[in-house]
Amino acid sequence: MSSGPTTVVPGIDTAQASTEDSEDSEDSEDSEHSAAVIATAARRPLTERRMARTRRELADAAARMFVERGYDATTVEDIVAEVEISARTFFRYFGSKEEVVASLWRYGVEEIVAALRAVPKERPLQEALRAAVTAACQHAAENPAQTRSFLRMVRDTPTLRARRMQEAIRQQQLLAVCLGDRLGRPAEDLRITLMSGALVMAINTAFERWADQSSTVGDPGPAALVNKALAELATPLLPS
Amino acid sequence: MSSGPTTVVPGIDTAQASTEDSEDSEDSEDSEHSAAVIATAARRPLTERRMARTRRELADAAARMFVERGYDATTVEDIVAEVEISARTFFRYFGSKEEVVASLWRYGVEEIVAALRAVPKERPLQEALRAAVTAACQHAAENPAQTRSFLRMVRDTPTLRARRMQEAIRQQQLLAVCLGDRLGRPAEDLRITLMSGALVMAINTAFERWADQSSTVGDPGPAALVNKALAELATPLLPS
DNA sequence: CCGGCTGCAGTCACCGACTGACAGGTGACG
DNA sequence: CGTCACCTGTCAGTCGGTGACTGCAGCCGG
Repeated sequence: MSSGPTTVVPGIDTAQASTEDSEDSEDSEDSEHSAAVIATAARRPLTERRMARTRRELADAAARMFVERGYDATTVEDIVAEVEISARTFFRYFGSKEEVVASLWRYGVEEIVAALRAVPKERPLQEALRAAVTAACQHAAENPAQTRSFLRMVRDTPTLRARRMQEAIRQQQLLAVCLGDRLGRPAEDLRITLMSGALVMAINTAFERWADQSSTVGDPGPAALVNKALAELATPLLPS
Repeated sequence: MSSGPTTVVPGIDTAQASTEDSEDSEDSEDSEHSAAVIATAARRPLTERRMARTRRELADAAARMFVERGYDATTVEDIVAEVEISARTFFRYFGSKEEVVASLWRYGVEEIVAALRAVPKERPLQEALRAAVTAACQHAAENPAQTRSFLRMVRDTPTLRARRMQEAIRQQQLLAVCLGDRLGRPAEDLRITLMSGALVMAINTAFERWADQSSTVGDPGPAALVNKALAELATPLLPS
């Protein structure tokens, strides 16, 4: 069990150079850290590599220890001891202990939004969603055991559950922009807001249920559950 | 501004003796505190009164200071200094700083669930919901300024927003039981879960939008917005 | 090749939230 | 009135998180 594979949990890891936003300031309060870290990319290649490696090692060690002993039972001190850096430096890479976990989430809604943008606007929404969902669930479907244990840990840790909900708000806003764009309405439109909220909720519900299933045999993967939930949203949720 | 009225924000305050659950153990991790506090009710009237008063004073002072200077800028030390008790005792009344805020929320979904139970099952769901919504929004409609500033503070404080979402899960589960009961399905039914989730989201969205409005003139109250959101849920959120 | 400049990393000191343990005081009740 | 229960304050300690200062490694100009 001490054989060191690579990443324990899905994540971005080193794929951070993709986003080409000139300035990703905006609202969220934790972007400053990752922004400050990746802002210096491209030059100082050696330092850059070392930092990326440290960040990956931290996330990796944290993910493993969190799943093994639990989130609350793992202190920042424990994590940095394993990677042999100081606690102060940990907080230069991650704005908080929670943010390590948040950095490992990028599957789910966020992926769906990305995939949705890739589908041309002319295609029907339902079809575009199905395609996006399938793409976004790929990683979870390929590593079911690891993803499940990770999701269960989040579910059983109040702090992380709260943080996850916070992400859900962000995700909803992202999705609202995307949907508004596609449907030719402002993102603040009440209907767009409710659609986004319902979608995020449905997707998260589906993932939660999938994580609860015992992974015995015929596991259809999370995509099947997500699609089932989406089908429900295609019918009125309340009687008229 | 130093004239001391009673409560600054809605809340349960002293109306805690209503719940007659013999044992409200269950899952939630913060119930232990309030449970321990109200468990000794009915006997020891003098001590009981004093404790209830202290609790009210704490919640009251906290609510006022939170709205005035902000949640993060208000330390527990500040709060207890005003009420002249020790910080340790504060944590005997409230499991955490957040819980003070949580104890002031009880309007909104929680009230709607209660009102929904009061409507006979035979009435159509949509009508029952409208009645419940109207009842639950009463307090907010009567104290719009205070409720707005409170909601805005929650919105602007990441910690509290996260906590609020956590409450939303609880509310969704409550609502799921209620709806499942009314529609003759198990609470774990996917459709029931999604309905509850969508309802909670819609209600919270409506309250959020209401809080964002400037309270200048013709304020129709939160109920109008909630009903508008509910009407949207009566149509399919996704195209089939 | 060297001396600055930039900027990451370590150390120290500190704060705020929260908890366990113990001691003191006051109300409840026989 | 004495005893018990239990609420409360004090103290010490843990953990997450931050600011300030220092040291050191890279990269640059001369």
